[in-house]
Amino acid sequence: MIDINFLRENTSQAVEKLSLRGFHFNSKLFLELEEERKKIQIKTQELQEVRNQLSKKIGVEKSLLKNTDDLMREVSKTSADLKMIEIQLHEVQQKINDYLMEIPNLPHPTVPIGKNEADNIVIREVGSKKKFDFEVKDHVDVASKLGLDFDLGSKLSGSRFTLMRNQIARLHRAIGQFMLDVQVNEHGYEECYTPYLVNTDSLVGTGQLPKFEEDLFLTKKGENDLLYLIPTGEVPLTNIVRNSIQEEGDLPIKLTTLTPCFRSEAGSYGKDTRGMIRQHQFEKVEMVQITHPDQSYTALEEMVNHAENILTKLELPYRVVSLCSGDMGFSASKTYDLEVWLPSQNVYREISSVSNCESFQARRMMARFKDDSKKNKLVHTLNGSGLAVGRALVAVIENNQTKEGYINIPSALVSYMNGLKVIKI
RNA sequence: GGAGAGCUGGCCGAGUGGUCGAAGGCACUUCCCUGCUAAGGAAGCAUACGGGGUUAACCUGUAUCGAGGGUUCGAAUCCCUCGCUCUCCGCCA
Repeated sequence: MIDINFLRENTSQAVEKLSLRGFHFNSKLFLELEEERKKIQIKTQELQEVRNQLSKKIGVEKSLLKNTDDLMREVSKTSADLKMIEIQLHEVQQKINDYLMEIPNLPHPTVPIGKNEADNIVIREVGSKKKFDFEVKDHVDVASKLGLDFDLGSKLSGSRFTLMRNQIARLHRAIGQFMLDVQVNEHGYEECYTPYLVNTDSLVGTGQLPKFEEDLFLTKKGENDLLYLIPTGEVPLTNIVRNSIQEEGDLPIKLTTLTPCFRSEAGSYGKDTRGMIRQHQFEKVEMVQITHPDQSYTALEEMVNHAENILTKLELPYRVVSLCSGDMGFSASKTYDLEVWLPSQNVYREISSVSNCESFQARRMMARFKDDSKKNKLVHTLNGSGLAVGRALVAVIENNQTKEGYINIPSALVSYMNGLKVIKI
């Protein structure tokens, strides 16, 4: 949620900045609603004051055994008026709030301006692409013989589900464990185990709700007991600080977790249907930092490095991309994507996304800290993948395939594979 | 799943219809006193949103005692629904 004061005081600037993201901010409607809200709120509070004072007076008079019929009649009338206007106030506040919840974050000044993916800026390319002296296969062709089974995935659950067996399942687990270990042991994140089902408050906090419900899987325990499967570990990790006031000295809070992620992928029909690039269920190591507002952009760069370090250790070529204004997610002020090289398609594919949400999520969550002068201020929240396990598996398979159809295990993973160096049939 | 108890400010805890945003204590902050590993005294000390303001300090209003609804002139206090915690029983990895 954007600061409502910013929208009030810098309306034209807000319109302009939001249009960079392709969002039309209806400032006229907003200002009208605000005007109305203000009028009604002042009136409401006045009536409340009258009611409170008269009621207090009744108490005093009664204790003096005086007759209070006249007073009671008067308050009765005030209360009736109040009831009506309180309903109006709630309505207009609800309208304003509903609208605020749908407005995406403002892009940081350093974000490249653009409409879509094509306008993203490549910051750097790292690592050398392997030369193959045979025709490279994609991960489906390589790994199908080794335990990667899409048919069984769809037999059990439908399209966009995968079953892994044997050394492929082992490799998948190895990658996840390896990544989590690096984030915890080398980069200083606190390891967490989180719920995979979360309530609506949590999803509102990080920005998935109310606008993007169709992207989520919803579970049902009873009539009104709704829980959603997490689309990313960012949701439980970030919501740890929801409705809280941190000590300034405790910042930054650095958290990580390895979780499954569940996404309905509504609206991506026909996209990436082959292989395990786009699944309903995948694993991901998530990094989250809760920082002082002055530190969040330093932390953003740091987190990109933390994600890059994984790719370097896995000896995978990649590039860092700064997402343009039109391609960023709803909650982000600035986002870097890491894209890993996939030789079968001759392209870089997203494997990590690292974002600074500034105070956007913090405001929704009421996540604050006490500063020097004892004032409560909003924290900044950042999140990033470090990394997506499924896509890392794809990259490892494709970049390390051999002529014979084997997979060489990157040395960083050998110990996680119980010493195994090659996966053969 | 069954039975019972509870949920009050950072923490403990009082408060069963009126002057209660809430006694008292602990912790914390500032000051005073003392001079030594501690004690005594004074004041301050929840959050959000309005209004005023030299837009800072501050003054002022409203709301919030697990959440939401209701009764009432008036609700922390009474009623209803829900959530959570604890104890016992059952079941279970």
